Amino acid sequence: MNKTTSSRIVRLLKRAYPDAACSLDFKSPIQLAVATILSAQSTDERVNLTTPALFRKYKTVKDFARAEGSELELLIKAVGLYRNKAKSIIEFAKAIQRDHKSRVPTTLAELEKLPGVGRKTANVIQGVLTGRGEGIAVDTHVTRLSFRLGFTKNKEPKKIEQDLKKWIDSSDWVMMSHLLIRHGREVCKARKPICESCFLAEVCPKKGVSNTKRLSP
DNA sequence: ATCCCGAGGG
DNA sequence: CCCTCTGGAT
Repeated sequence: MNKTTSSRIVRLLKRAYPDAACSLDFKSPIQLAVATILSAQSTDERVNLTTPALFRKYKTVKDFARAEGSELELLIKAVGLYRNKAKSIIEFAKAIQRDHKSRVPTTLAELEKLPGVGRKTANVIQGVLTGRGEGIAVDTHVTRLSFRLGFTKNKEPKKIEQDLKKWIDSSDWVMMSHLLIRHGREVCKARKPICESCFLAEVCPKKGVSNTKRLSP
């Protein structure tokens, strides 16, 4: 990778997806946080089908903190990993109530300390809430595209994030995640990437490689 | 069978 | 490092 190529990739992605943004539905910080926790190993689409009923029943941090586990599990069952997620959400809300006056914190360090919140989730919440990311959220799409486009040769999310930061302007960190995720869902898919109609093909080292097993890290 | 905006525990 | 948790779509 080099600065010229990375700038070009960012420019092309922005041109293709000028409206790229977090695709989770939310109206408050706690809703964003809960939706992001639910999105683990699930699709944003499925999360968005699940959250309306959930947010109708639980509105505030305190509502989630005093939620009944079994009741919460039932409401989020369709997103998968529901027992872990229900427990995470309740413990997450309790910690915010205890340590942050029932307000979702907006720094990466504070978010990462909360139960159920790892590096990726913390980056999403921090970036979307503030508009300026302290880091870059590395999910399965960002991992795959970073590898295919030549931003990284590492497979550890932490190292991938560092590699991306080297080439992307910090003002683009939040946008970059959304751009890569969007492109990953629509074109550079895990199984059958549509290289024939990809506007990044000219700068992509992996273009046209049909064996998708070798494309994924 | 594989994948989806992962985290926690061993 | 590895494993488990989980359901729905493809």
